[in-house]
Amino acid sequence: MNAFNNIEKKDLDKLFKCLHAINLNIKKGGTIISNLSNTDTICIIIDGSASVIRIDYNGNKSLIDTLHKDDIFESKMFNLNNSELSIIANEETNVIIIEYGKFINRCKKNCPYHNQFIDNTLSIILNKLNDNYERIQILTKKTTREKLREYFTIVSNKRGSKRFRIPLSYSDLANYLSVDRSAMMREIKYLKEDNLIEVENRIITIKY
Amino acid sequence: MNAFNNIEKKDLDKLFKCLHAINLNIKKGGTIISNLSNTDTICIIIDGSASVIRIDYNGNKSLIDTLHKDDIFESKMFNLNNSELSIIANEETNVIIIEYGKFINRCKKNCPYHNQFIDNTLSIILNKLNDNYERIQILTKKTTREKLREYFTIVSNKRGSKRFRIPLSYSDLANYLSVDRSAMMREIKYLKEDNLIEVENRIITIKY
DNA sequence: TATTTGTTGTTGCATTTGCAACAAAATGTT
DNA sequence: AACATTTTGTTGCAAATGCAACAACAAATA
Repeated sequence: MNAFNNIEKKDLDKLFKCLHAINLNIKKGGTIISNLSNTDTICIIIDGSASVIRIDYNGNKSLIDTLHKDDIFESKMFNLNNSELSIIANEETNVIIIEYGKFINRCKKNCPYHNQFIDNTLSIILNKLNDNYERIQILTKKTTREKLREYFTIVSNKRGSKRFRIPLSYSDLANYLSVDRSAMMREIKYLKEDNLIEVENRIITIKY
Repeated sequence: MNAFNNIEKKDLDKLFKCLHAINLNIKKGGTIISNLSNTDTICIIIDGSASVIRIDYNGNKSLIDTLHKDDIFESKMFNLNNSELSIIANEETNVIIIEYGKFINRCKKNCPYHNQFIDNTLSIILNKLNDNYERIQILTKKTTREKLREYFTIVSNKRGSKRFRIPLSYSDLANYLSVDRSAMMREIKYLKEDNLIEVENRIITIKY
């Protein structure tokens, strides 16, 4: 799913004009958006990827989210009072920037493609919500073992197979689960020893 | 914010007809929605509150979310493959149920209040996303102490005061932070001893 | 190809945490 | 007012976890 699904190419140009959409090409390490306090904007990732980083009052940076192709960012999503937000490109990234007011106020012509665009956006955001609930579901598990098993069953269910490749490096997985990497590796070893999973590189097989 | 903001009363009736909206009154403990696998519906809480409960393949129940007045629930938010979902009223609760298809497909008249309704819904959902990111921000902290401090600063910033009343019982707070309640109480004691906070019942004062 | 950078695998140890269990307060219900 | 239920406060102890530190490997880059 992508924000411009079911919109014909000829309508896309009209839509972009109507929205006053801005195309940006940002090189690796470049800032896509910073200091969001006053601007209410939508940012659609056309290709590439970016990190949403929070800088708190002490200057501590923390990674809030990672945006990929077709992802949508909207200021209200990260209304982190009292702290700054930056979006930094992880690689060469193309984005479209739209002012929220332009996005939400349809023009007088009431173009059907504008409605379609909003519906697509809503759908993508609902998906994002689902991703968040999934992560919360995992993070609220108390032990590393439970977190791993919850994560593995979610991936397994999505792929429809007890054998699957995890889409993250083990370092990134530890971050996602918010556990110490070495403790996680230890726990994966125990899961193998208890014959609950099989592991070949990043391919996991659930044995229950 | 509520899904029917900025819609005049006379238009509301038309909107409800157009949406084929269904009003339901559910008594405490009653089921609002169950077994969501096949229906794609929106549920708006008019008043009361409800629990979103997940039942996994083993029959284990877990609380996914709590819905309050003006909250919106949409099936896609909780697309928990392979597990069932139930929404149970925590008290006498009034809800409006709308089919997603009716919600998203505006009628030919292209009524402005229908657009307004969709915009409101989007705004509420963006808020919900923000709540989730906040919780993830807390849950990814490693220690109970860090979780508490993160939670306290978020509440403090929202209220604009270093002195505030937490809106949850300590039992519920432990659940929200996903830590053992007794361990949390112990940590709160240590925070007091270290002179980082003051506690009177549920009123917290941050001292830094 | 050489060199740097990032990922994986492993272990000992101190700390944090969950769990169990109990008593006292507070709150809700008949 | 009497009772049941929920919330709060506390502690000992075992288990889980983070941290530090290091080696082997793979991957990216010059």
